[in-house]
Amino acid sequence: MQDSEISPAERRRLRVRGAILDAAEKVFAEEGEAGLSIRRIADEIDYSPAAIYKYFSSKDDLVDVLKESFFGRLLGTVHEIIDRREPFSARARRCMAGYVRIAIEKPHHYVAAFTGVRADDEAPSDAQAFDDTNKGRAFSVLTDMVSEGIEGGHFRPELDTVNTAKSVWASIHGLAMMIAHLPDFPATASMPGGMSQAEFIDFHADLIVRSLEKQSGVAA
Amino acid sequence: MQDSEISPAERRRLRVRGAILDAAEKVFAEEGEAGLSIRRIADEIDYSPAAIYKYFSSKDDLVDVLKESFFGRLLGTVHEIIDRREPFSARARRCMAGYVRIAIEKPHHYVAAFTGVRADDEAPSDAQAFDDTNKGRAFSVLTDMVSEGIEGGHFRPELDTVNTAKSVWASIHGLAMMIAHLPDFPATASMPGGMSQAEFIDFHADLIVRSLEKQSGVAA
DNA sequence: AGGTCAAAGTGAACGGTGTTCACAAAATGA
DNA sequence: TCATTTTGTGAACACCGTTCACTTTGACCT
Repeated sequence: MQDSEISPAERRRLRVRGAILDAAEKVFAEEGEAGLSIRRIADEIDYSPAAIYKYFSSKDDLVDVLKESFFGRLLGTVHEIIDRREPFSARARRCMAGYVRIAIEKPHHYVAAFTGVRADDEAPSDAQAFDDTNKGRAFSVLTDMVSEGIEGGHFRPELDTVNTAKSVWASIHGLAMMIAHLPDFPATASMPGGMSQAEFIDFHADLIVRSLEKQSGVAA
Repeated sequence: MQDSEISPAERRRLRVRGAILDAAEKVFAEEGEAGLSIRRIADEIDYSPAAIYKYFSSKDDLVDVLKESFFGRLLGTVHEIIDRREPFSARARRCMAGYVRIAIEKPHHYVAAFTGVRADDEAPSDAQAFDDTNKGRAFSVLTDMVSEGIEGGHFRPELDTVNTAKSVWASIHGLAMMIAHLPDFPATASMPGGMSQAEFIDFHADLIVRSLEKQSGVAA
């Protein structure tokens, strides 16, 4: 185990692998999974289609790498926002709005990260596997935020942390998906009382935190 | 225009068309758009693949019919719920929860109804085209509900109707998509403070209406 | 240096897809 | 009965992901 520096062979391999990923990323960002084909990547990097299988075991495998790395970037950005020193309420809103802003910067990535996950692999090892995903980690920062809000007295104390976090995640996810699928979603800018897309995102985030915040006398 | 009754030729045509759609529907519900192929439909109804093109101009055309008719059924169910005579607050919650219940009964349909809409057709005639869609109509019942809530004094009066409706739609849509993509989404049932999927849907709907309801003194 | 051996890269093929087109069969209308 | 339109077909085209036997390459060891 003395070879901590990488050999030229490995470097070359990593370079080719990187070229494949770069080409794939470029096509994927513009045209989504539909427009991405092994043969097209091969063309773009001047290799034969079969060569790609020396680096990735399948197209799904390759695309999974793209998705994970995208979610990693999204996670990083949300972390940046949430670590800022700011009043909790503003931070919560900014965190949610930031999530959908990053998400819709690469609509194809965001959508693909959620589609095509259905019913495969082994079932039992769910919890642990999910936490090791960037998606899982992104969810856990949300959980932390909700937890902070409850313990800090900003949110209603009777709320269950993890269920609330999941509900919030669903609401945010919904807006991101809407915009990803219908690129001009709110489409309200030129109407009476119209909003730009950015304004609408803030509006949505505001409604979400409002649903969690304490209110004076609503004793059930 | 005296031929209001249909000729046997047309009836035969409709019967074949129906058989195609039935076969497609069956496969689509079980395996989604991925498992559906023209050749497979052709096999199932004992026709040649090319024959299908005498009834539908493309696979997308065929699938669009499936999607629209699914959204029609969804729309019908939501209408049923919303027309019930019930206190507004309960009706609003039930309407939202009903939407996601129907949506996740056919996850493939619901997901497909939103994916693959990006950037085609002519751009200008947006508004009118959308209103003629079952998706558009489903949105308009939501708008009506929000409008009723505001005018009835249940919701905060400063809320803008259409933006609020869109935000609510996004939140509901988000939960539906989550469950459609991650079939055991809340996955909370066996945890402390766990909820079944049905309970979670109600919880989510409750949070959404709470974000709209009047609260005593939150003067900005 | 020469020889060995694993890795990298290739071309051709397999089975699959949506779609088209010239053609045959059948139903329609006169 | 004949002409015309509609319905159905089989073969092909161009693409797809993937595999496999094969050659080329490059690194390592004597």
